[in-house]
Amino acid sequence: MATRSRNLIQLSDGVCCAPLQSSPLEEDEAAELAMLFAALGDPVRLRLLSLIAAHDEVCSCDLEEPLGKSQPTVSHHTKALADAGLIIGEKRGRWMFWRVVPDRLAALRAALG
Amino acid sequence: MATRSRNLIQLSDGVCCAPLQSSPLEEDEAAELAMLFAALGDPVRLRLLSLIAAHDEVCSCDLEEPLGKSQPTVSHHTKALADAGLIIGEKRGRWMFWRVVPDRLAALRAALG
DNA sequence: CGAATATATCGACGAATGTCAATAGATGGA
DNA sequence: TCCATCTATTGACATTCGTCGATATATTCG
Repeated sequence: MATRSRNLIQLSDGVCCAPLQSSPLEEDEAAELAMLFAALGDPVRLRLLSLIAAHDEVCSCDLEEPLGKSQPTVSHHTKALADAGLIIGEKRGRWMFWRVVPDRLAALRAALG
Repeated sequence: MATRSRNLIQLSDGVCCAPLQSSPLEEDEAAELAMLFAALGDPVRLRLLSLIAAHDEVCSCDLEEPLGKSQPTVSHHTKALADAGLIIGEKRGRWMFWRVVPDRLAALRAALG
């Protein structure tokens, strides 16, 4: 019943996707969604995301130790999640503080049905 | 407020994960979840999944053409999704019919918050 | 049985990915 | 200004991944 033009899930740049069940994804919609799921498809990034989500705001400097990864690796993963729009960073002084973007997680949830 | 022992999301083999926001993921929980998200992190697999989800049941033979991929590639992706428990297959005669596993999608949705 | 068809597996290939050491860039304090 | 510190980038490496042709396996039909 839901047509392609109803219950659309808003993703970053451009309109994207009804829930998976309602109709087959177009190629560009699938590419957009896949990029987001791929960002969650790594255990280090998932733990990183949950560390940020558990608090309101987390500094990059407080992520290396709980993740057990080097500073460049942490930076690599925060960049990946930020590129996906799942977290957003704010630089204050020498420190980089990260927050989750709840709408983005909600959009993924919606895409799953 | 939610402790680790409440609102747990049941994944395949073993207990797994409260929602991302409630507490940082353990390594094994993150590995389990990441495997699932990685399965969704490919545009071909997402389109494949949405093709199956849009109908009740889809034969492998009806996937090659809409996906524009070779038969081995389609088989590769159905196997990946099946290994992740997101679809389940039933062989009838020469044909393999695939259905989505709604609980599995619901579990992922729950893990996102 | 033998031919035809649907699916799975194998092998190979290029591309993408996760990791870290080394280095560069930015910021604040002495 | 100079140094210490936090973050980002670069380069290199091994590993994984997506893809397809070729082949193997399974099943139905004559």
